[in-house]
Amino acid sequence: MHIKKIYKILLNYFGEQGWWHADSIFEICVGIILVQRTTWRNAAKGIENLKKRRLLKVKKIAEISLKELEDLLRPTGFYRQKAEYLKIFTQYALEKYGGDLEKWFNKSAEELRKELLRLKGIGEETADSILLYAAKKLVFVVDAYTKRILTRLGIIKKGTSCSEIKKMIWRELPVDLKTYKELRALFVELGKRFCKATPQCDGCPLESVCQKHI
DNA sequence: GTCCAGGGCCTAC
DNA sequence: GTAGGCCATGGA
Repeated sequence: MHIKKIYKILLNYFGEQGWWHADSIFEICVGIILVQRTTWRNAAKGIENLKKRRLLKVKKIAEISLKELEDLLRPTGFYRQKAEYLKIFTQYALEKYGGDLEKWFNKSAEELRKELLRLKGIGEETADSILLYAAKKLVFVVDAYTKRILTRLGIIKKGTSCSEIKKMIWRELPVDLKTYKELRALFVELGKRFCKATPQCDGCPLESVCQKHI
């Protein structure tokens, strides 16, 4: 079973996901950081809290007190870390690029990735997510769901590294931004509905091609 | 009450 | 380089 076929099945089943229709690049970055290890529903509460207070700007976040930011992010879980992460991200963007994310992201994917990974709170997945959804770089995002799904489908072995998976996707899928954004979103959707830690295969669109339940 | 969600950091081996 | 503990709210 090829990735291309799986993509078609998922797109047909779930429809287009259209993730990250946000008001700004910065909002996308904030969303990506806030959704770490939680649901979008909870992350969105944090975004809403910031919007209500008109704080969804690089400079604003960089300058408000940590305590205030923590309180606004409480519904997102792990709010102390996330507040610190947003502080670090915004202060870096402000000092080095005057808060202009367009300017910051206008460099090669490799350079930007290295730069993002140096910031506390931005690991591999968050960096790749920012690269794809905010900086519009052609990078596939490998998350826990992607690994679990591909493992259960028998496409990768358990323990395959993120970079190996990315190379595999790169080989098998026609490379365009929209497809990468959609596929990642579709994997998450499939994961939430059917491919949880304990499989819930009843009605899964990939049930007929899934080989094992590891 | 229990389990887990669109990770990452830190520490110990 | 990787396995395990930790972070914390909210929904099922």
